[in-house]
Order: sequence, then structure tokens, then C-alpha cells
Amino acid sequence: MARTDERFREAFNALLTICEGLKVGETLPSETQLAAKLEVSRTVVRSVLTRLDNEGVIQWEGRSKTLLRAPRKGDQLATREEGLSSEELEQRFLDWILRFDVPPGTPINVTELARNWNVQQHSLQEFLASLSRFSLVRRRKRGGWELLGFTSDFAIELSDFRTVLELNAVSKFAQLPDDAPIWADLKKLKQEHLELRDQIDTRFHDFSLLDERFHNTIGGVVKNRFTAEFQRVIALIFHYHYQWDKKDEQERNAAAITEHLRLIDALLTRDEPAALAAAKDHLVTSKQTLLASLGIHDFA
Amino acid sequence: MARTDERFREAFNALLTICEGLKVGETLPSETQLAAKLEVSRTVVRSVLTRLDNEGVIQWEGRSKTLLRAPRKGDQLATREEGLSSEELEQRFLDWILRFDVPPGTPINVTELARNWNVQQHSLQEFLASLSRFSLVRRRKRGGWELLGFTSDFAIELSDFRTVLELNAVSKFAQLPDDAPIWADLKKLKQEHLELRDQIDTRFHDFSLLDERFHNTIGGVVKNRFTAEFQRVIALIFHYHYQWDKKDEQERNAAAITEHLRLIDALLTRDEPAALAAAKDHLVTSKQTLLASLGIHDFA
DNA sequence: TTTTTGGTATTTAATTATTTGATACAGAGA
DNA sequence: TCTCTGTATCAAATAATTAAATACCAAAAA
Repeated sequence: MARTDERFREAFNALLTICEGLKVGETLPSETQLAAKLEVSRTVVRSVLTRLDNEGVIQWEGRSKTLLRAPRKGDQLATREEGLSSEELEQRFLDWILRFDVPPGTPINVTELARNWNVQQHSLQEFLASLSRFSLVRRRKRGGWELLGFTSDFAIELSDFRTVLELNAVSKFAQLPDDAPIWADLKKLKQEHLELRDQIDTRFHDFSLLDERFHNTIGGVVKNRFTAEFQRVIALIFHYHYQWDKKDEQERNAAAITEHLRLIDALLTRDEPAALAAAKDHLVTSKQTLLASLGIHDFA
Repeated sequence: MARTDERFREAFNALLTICEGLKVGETLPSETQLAAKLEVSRTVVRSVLTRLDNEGVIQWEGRSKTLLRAPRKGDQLATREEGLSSEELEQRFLDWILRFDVPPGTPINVTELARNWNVQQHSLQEFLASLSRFSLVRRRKRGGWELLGFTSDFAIELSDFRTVLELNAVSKFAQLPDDAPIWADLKKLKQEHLELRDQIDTRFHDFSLLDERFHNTIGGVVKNRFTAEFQRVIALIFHYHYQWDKKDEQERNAAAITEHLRLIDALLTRDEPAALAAAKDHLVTSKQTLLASLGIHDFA
């Protein structure tokens, strides 16, 4: 029990590396400076110094910390590898829900998931708590967590919310000054759409990625942390569904390209009402596709 | 260490209460039924039955559970009282930030706050994790939590986001059918605004509550879990600021009433463009008020 | 004197061992 | 056949514990 000394181990190894850059007889900087350099507290620095002194790598007395011998390979302490980052965890989690069609109401086994994904239980708990703000999971009365996600209600409300955010972005986009660098990006996107349209018979799989970039470009216009947070999750969910719903993929993508181009052209001519109308139509299509893909998976 | 037997204690007391409704010699229902009734697992029911058997309250052998004597007051086990609910925790937390002007970047001492508010450390951790989705707090690299909130950027982005949500709501509102019951609510709100305007000299403090109800009515038109979640937090933050910023309160509130009335009238006449324009103006005022209360006057 | 550094004490946070609680399953009894 | 109990296994919550951070003070150096 009690916390691990991972921090100590990493600091120890880092300080060894610093020692490698020194000659025998040279001295190390002050505890405070070392702490700042290694990004740990002075307490850890002092434990590391004590250990190095015991191992005979340095001689430490008061302020003098003299290198006695060059560090050897065997001096390095074993560290256990890092778990997943919170972004990777998010990916994994959505992947798990969507790929295995985990139905709403399923209890979430924190122990098992943490073990499978090689993350700390604690990290997973925290992640679930943060997801609860999106109403994807909730705490059960008798303890533990429960998956709420991907009912049709959820998908409808998610789509609606996405529409609100994206129409706002389109409106902002159309009002950008003519010298904004983003217009060049948009022209490039148009070009890529045209190319993909011409080769749609063979390259229709590439649309998913282009779609993501397209919507990111639009959404990126709004510099807002709340919007950004939501759009990240929305993008993940839509993207996954497109990825796994292979029905009519080619026609769907061809149609979407046409819709994108209509929106791009409206934006390029600074025709805000036309852009909004095009965006609205496209988002309706997206919503229907998402719902259809849920129907196929036979969600309640 | 290890978890508390709170669940056992509450189930024990509850079963004692059930026993009080029985006569000596009568029998209790099956374990499964008791478990359903007490809303705990069979394991807990069995522990409770074992204890009651030991105490001589019942005789338990296989399927027969016979009441031997009426329960006495002293039989009840002591339970510790409940902590705060998650809504109360949210209130407390915002109250703490806003009232004591906790500056951005402040490290959050989980141990101390949990002690002061009499909540489990674990609950507080979970709450902070959920708040991190709103970028109000974040995990620090070296461990622990850090308050991010209420910078001018935060306030501006929050206001902008609120504007997006609220304009959408106003638009939806204007398109509601004439027989929707909400029109009556709106007329009532108008009446209350008129009354408050006439008595503004003495009752200007009452505006805060009316304002909250007004925006809830507008926002409530959109049935969307994501919107709802955000509007709850937004309302809390704006409401708190109005509550503590007493500068020019009367004029501010009088002006806001006028703006509300303009929006209400536009809605009542189903004039969507006018309603949107009125809402836009009002939200700009709100944004300025929020920023002013933060002590920020110069912003783009 | 002022600033920096090191020694020491105290506080806070992360983690896990342990206990409580939930649940699955087999077999007895109605 | 269905319900109920006994038993075993597994998951979840939490308190104890150790690691790490920080506050404080004195002493040394600038």
C-alpha cells in the first residue's frame, strides 16, 4: 500500500544522466536548482542525493556534492512504463462502447477495464466522473458505474447540439476578413474534395479523414474552450460511427462531398445565408446517418 | 481501513423497523424479498439476519425467520449522517471560489476542503474531475488540483457560449405553436417584470431571482441534456456574480428589466428577428456586467 | 544587509490492503 | 418447475500508509 516511488526513480535516473555529463571531481548545483531542473520537490532531490551518496557515485556533505565515479548502466533504477494518457483513454473507452455495441444500462466494471487497458483504477474513475458531465455514464445507487450512452435520444440531442455549435461556427467563418489565412486552407480543402470526388469509386474510404479535417477547420474558427471540448467528443463519436457503419458507404460519402462543396463555395463567395442553409442541410444528413447507424446496431 | 459498514447499519435499522410492525411469533419474508425491499444485496440481508439472530431478536434457521421479541430502542445501530449532495457540493464550490475571490492558479487542497465541507475526499476528487470538463480546474503535473477559473478569457468565452445557446433557445421559442402552454408562462413573466419595474426603487434586489427564472424559461424550451447541463453551470456563475456585485445594482437591474421586456414583447408578437436582436443586446449587457464584476473593463 | 542554501518538521496526496457488499451458481425444498 | 438458500467468487469503497510537497528557520555566502 501507499504511493509508489515512481517519482523518485525517474528523478534518480535523470540525475544519473546529468552526472554522465560531468567529469569525476566536478560538483553538482544546489538542491533547489536540481529540484527545478528535475521538476520534482527538494524532498525527492535529497532522497536521490542520499541514495547516490550511499551507492558511492557522489560524495555529499552539506553544500558540496562531488562526483566520485562515472555512473554505470547498472545504476539506473527500473521504472514501470507509463499508462495511457487521458486522450488515449477517451479513445479506448469510446472504441469499447461503439465497437462492441455495449448497450445502455450496462454496469461498468472498473477493475476489469483498468486491468485490460493497463491504467490505474483511479485514473479510470476520474475519467468516468468527467464523462458523467456528458451524460455518457452515471454513478449507480448501489455503487459502481453504469453506461448510459448511445440511446437514440442521446444521438438526437448530440446531433442537435452539434448543429447549434456548427451553425455558429459557419456564421463566424463567413464574417472573417478577406485576408485571414484560413481562406487559403479552405481553398485547399475544396481542391481535395474535388479530387476525392473524381476518384470516389476507389478512394471512398479516404472520406472519413477528410470529413474530420473539414469539420475541424470550420469548428476551429470559434476560439472557445467550451465549444472546443464538446466538438472533440462530438467528432470522436461521429467519426467512430462512420468508421464502423459500412452500409452504403460509397454513396453516402459521395453525397457528403457534394454537400461539403456547396458549403465551401458559399463560404468562398462570402454568402452567409447560403452557407448556413448548406450547413443545415448537411447536418440533417449527418444526423440521419448517425441515427441509421444506431438503428442498424439495434440500439433501444 | 477498508470500507465502512454503513450499508449494513442502515439495513439493520430498517429491518428492525419492519420487525416492529410484526407480532412475536410471526415470520419474515425470504432473503431475496428482503433484499429487494431494503435495496441492498442478499449478502447484507444475511449479515443483518445473523446479527438479529445473535441478538436474540429473531430465530433464524434455514427458511424460517421467526420474531422472538419486539425490538427495543437500544437495538438500533448508530449511523453517521449524510454528507453534501453533488448539487450542494457544486454550490459550495462556486460559492467558495467567487466569494473569497480565489485567484486563478491557486492549488486546491482536497484534504482541507473535504474536511471543511464534511464530504468524502473521494467525492470531492470526483467532483473536481467532472469540473475539469468545464476547464474550471485541472490536474497539476506534480499532483493535486489547480483552480483555473474566472480569468477574463474564461468569462468572455463563457459569455459567448451562453449567447450561442440562448440565441438558439430564443429562435426555438419564437417558433413554438400558439397553443403551447409556455406562452402563458411568458405573459406571467411579463406581468412580474412590469410590477418590478414600477417598484424598482424599493424592490431592486428581487431582480436576481426573476432574472434566473426568466433565463430558465427561455433555456428550458430546448430539450437537450448537453444544453441543460451547461445552462445550469452558467446560471450558477452569473447568478453568483450578480449577487455579490452590488455596484450600480439598481440602475443595472432597471436596465435589464427593460431589455427583458423588449425580448418578451418580441416573442409574444412572434417576431423572431426582433427577438433575436433583443436577446443579442441583452446578452452583450450581461457579458459586460459579468466582466465589470470581475474588475475587467477593457476588453475587445 | 540581503540573498541563497540546507536542515528539519509538517502537511498533502497517491496508492493499496483489507473489509464490506454484490452477484453467480448449484442444489435443496416447495 | 420454480423459488429459495448456501456457498464461492469477484468488485468496490475506504482507511492506513508511504511518497512527495511545502513551510519554516537558521546558517552560509554574496
